[in-house]
Amino acid sequence: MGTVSKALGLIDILARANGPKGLTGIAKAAGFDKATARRMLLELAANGYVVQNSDSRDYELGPALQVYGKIREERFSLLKTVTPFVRALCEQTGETVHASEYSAGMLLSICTEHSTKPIRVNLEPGQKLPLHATASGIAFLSASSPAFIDATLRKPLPQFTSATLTNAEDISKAVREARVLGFATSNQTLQDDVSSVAGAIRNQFDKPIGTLAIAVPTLRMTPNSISELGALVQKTATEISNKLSGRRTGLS
Amino acid sequence: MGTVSKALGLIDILARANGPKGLTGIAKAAGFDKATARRMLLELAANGYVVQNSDSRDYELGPALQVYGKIREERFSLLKTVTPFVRALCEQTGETVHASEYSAGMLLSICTEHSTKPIRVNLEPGQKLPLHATASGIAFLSASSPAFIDATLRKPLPQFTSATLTNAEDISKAVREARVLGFATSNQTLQDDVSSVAGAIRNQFDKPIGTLAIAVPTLRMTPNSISELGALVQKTATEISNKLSGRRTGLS
DNA sequence: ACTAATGGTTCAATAGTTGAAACAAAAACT
DNA sequence: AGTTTTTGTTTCAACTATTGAACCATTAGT
Repeated sequence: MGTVSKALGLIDILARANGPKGLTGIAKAAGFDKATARRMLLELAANGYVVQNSDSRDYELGPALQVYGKIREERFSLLKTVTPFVRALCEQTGETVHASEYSAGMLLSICTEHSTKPIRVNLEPGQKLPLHATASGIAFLSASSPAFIDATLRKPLPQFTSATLTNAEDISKAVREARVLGFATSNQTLQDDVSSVAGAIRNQFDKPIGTLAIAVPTLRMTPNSISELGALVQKTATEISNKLSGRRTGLS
Repeated sequence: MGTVSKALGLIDILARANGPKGLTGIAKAAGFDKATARRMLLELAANGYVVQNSDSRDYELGPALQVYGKIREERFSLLKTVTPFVRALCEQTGETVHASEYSAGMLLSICTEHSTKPIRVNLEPGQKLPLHATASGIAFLSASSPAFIDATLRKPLPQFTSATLTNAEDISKAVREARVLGFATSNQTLQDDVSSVAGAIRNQFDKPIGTLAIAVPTLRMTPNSISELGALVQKTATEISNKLSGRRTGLS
């Protein structure tokens, strides 16, 4: 891993922390030496990606992230488009809903809305979802080219739980099933006690660019709710895809 | 300059370009070798800060910027707070209005709204404003501690135009004047033919954190409009400061 | 089919990175 | 107030990632 990735990892640490963090804490969380962490933080700070409080000397996320994030948002409106749908679907189903965007071999969670039920699935934007071990991933693959699926399944397929599919053939089968159904399901493949249904979001060329998913505590997942929620994500994901393509939809 | 800064510079290049850019173009713009630019871009891409189009092989800003930008926005609401004020002030005055946030010895432009007049000042979010050569900078200094002002004026003070003040004493004087007036003015100190008025935005501890500025083509800047626009930025900057402190204001 | 331009790869020389150690400055004790 | 502990900062020799010229592969243009 190069220096740049290490430095960017510090940003991720600051994002996951809730609030400012001191040098020692950051270095410990990243597994770097204090001196190393500091040099990186100063460089990030010089570019506005991180801000150091002049009193407490703690570090926090910087304004550059907002500036560039906003620019990206204007050019590529997936996040903006998806947010109201995620909110609505969360309200409608009462379950945690999240959208992800494909990036660098993974699905990056870009928008989450949490269930209000006492027991709920919790996940935050920035969470990285592996393609082979999530409903989102299977849904994404089910909308991808055979070449892409092949390439993905040839890479290492790490095991996260006892239910994770790590065999290319098993995953292929799940992908085919998802293609038939129109949505993908997962049962504790990434985390214990979490089940999901997910649909692919496509661009105007019908290529998948991300996913929409509903994540439910497995104890609430019945065959009935799978087909019900599955139909809902599929429908909503299609609506989002249509909106991205500039096509008219039932909703606005 | 370290490797991290160089890589982050590539993000800035992509942000300034309007649309995707190829490897050669990026390397040329950054002044790096192709191999260097590519290795950095791949590393940025692996972290979601950049996305490579699989067909055209062009690079674009990535979703991580949006994700982390959004997180920062929830923790520190200057951008969110300031945006409606910038819009309103632009509409009211018909001139280009922008807000900036202090970061790493400069003011980083975080929000801009352009005049609709045929001749107007153009600047984009991400623009870096030096403290000593902009109305924003003088306004910021006028709200800063003497120690901070001293430290700033001891650093190199580059000359941008023939009107740039590069003498610590001259800048000190401008700062004192701004403190008396309640707003700062600049006349072609950073760019020819651009004049500005600016006021400081303060946090709940009265410390300056950014600025609000109106940028006008010098040909439209009369003594009258200076005092008029100056009074407006000052008033609006105070309103923003109050809102950030949670205090009630006339507007909502 | 040829040329030009762009993306991608390689590798030895180089320059930036690393982390232990020592130091300074705050906090957190007694 | 004095002592200990923690945290931030600086330094520097060993090391390792970075660099860029040269080369290859691929695509776009004529």
